[in-house]
Amino acid sequence: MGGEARPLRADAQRNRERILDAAEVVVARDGLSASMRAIAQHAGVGLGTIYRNFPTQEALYAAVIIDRTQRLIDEADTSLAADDPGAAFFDYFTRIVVDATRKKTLADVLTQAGVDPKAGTADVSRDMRNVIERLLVRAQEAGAVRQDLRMPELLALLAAACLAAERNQWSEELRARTLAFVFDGLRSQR
Amino acid sequence: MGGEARPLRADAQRNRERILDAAEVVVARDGLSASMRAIAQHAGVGLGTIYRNFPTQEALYAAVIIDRTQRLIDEADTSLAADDPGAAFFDYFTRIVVDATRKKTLADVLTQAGVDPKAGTADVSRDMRNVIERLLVRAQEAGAVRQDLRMPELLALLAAACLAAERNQWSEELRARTLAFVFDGLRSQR
Amino acid sequence: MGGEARPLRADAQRNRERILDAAEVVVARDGLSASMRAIAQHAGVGLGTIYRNFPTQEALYAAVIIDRTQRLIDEADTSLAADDPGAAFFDYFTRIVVDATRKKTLADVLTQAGVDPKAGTADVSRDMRNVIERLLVRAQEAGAVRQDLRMPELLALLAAACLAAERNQWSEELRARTLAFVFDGLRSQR
Amino acid sequence: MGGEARPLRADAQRNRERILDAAEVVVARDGLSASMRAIAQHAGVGLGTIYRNFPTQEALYAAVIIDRTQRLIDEADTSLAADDPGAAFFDYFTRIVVDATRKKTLADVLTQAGVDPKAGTADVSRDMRNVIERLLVRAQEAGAVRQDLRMPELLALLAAACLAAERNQWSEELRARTLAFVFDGLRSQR
DNA sequence: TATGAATGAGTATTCATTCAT
DNA sequence: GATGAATGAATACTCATTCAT
Repeated sequence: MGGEARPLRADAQRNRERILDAAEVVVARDGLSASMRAIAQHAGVGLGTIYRNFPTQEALYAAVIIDRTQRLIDEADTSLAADDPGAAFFDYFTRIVVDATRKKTLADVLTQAGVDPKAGTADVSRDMRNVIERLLVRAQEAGAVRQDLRMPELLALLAAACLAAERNQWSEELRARTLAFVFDGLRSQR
Repeated sequence: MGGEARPLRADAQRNRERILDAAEVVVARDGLSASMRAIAQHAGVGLGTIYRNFPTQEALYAAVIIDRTQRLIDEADTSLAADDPGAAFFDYFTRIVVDATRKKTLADVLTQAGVDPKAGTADVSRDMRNVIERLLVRAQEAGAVRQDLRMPELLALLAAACLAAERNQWSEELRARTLAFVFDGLRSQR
Repeated sequence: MGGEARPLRADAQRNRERILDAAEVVVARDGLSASMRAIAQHAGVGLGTIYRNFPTQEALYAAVIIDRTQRLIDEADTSLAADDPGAAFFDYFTRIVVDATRKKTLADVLTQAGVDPKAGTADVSRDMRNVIERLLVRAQEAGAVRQDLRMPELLALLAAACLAAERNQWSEELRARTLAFVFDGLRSQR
Repeated sequence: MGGEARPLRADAQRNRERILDAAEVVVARDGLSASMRAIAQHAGVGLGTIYRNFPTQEALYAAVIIDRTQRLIDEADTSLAADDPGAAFFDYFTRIVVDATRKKTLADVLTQAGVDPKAGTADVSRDMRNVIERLLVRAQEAGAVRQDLRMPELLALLAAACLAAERNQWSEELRARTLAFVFDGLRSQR
């Protein structure tokens, strides 16, 4: 309704992103006790502006997860185009865990990918699941990953690694060493 | 409350346990937002009774963790006495994950075993860590587990499995299939 | 709330004062056990509004004291400009006690003027003390007040009168008669 | 009812006094936030024992005041027997203030002597008032105190001094210097 | 459209008082 | 008679959400 004023649109878009970014940062810092006010302040917007964009705190958090998951899905194209399907698979697994270590709150999506699709995260969950499945199938076809590995277990392992990484702030070294053992368990055994 | 003919002297002791049990149940159900009032109601005691036993919500949660961890530590004796060190090791790993699936909130202890010893959970964390280490060493000496597996990674894997299992309510089958892959990664490769 | 045709922008400012007034009234009525909720109700605002203006109950009380003390300090200018330094001195002493009789909670400032400067009341305490000291010096120079009266005793007498007046709700007559004796003790004896 | 077992009687009496003493100490230390539990612990008795002796916290506090007031009344006999009625009067005034400085909570009685006789303190309030009045009359008859000083003002001054002394913990020197001015105002002016 | 003041339900915790042992 | 465990009403304070400006 009413002429689509470009500048305003741009402003709104900018605000939406600033809020999402702020939410990530503040939640990573304050954990579950992060307050909407703190997020608003960090984003440099008024409280009401958050509520204009996201009807509820839960909706905001869902949007954060969707946003980040979408970015990871987008990055998957690179991996899918790689020559070595095995490397692509393990690289992507690692990339997700790295992301979780840095930003927290992602693990839920993986969790939900396997189970409770709740609210608006259902779409990205499905997309993420599809991406992972394609990487898995290609890696298995290439003989780099065990044939008996199925999606449920793979998602469970991924979620487990993300949860632990984000909660315990795995160091780069601990992550490498720990994932190495996991990957050894997934590789085709001769 | 309760139909016992005569309230025992040991009512206090009973209350303490009822509160611990209620706290486990309510926290499992409501997550970290569980309220002291909800716990009191579930335990069938007054709010004040909780505070008589545990000075603080944090203290109550610590007691829950300590209590359950201690029980797991006690159970380890059986595993340590087993003939097959490899089976003992993997059995105990599984047992911990099963416990987490059912009761939640244990993963924190494993986390702390590797990191932040915070408050009164330090003792059981250390004990748990020691028990696990002994099982690991024996399994390695028996050639059942890879020599290059060290405690940090092992604890990371254990915490990861517990976190995912408790959050996603792993079914018995999913747990078995998922842990099978992890264990394959830990076994001595020929 | 309130029948004003149009809520002003300055509603916030108005609220702040309504809260301060309500706090005075409720504390005068309920004593130190006055609850924040009671103050909010009396002020006709929500509980949160109090906390928006004053981070803490202690901060609110401090503000009440500062507010009233500042008003008394401002009034002192009149006394300082008076022709008769002796009358000015005794008038101001009386004025402070009258204020205490009506509103309570002032005596603390006088107390603090002599001792514990605590928190944000330090500034007005100092100002009040300075004002009183100037009135005293002028009255002594005019020969209306004993030379051997020093600030510590003067503040002690003032605080004593305020405490008793506010606690016992001195009637106008009792106040006049009681202060007359005190003043006789302070006057230059021939 | 039932034979008056002497030992128990003695025990009970002892407990009553221990509780009164503890209440004084704890209230002097913790102020109005003193808890019944703290008093019980300080007295070395169970909580229930306090309630056996004093039906309510208010009753306990009343008893403390009555107890101390009675002791002051008893001490007045000495002053009444003194040769110099003027000295007796001023000494007793001072003595009461000293007691307030040390033990706190007495001023209320003086307050109540002039006003609200509330509960069980009425009797000692009256007695105290009588004692003071007799000292006053004698001092006035001896020409040591102004004829126009009446009981209301005297009690007001006494209460004021006690309140300020107990709240501000007047030092011995400050008390002496401050009361000196008050007394000069009460003495017969030539 | 953006702001942030206002709201009040909800939280942890304290403490006077009761009553079973 | 003495004890202290149990109770729950009451308190200060937080925070998601609404809405007047």
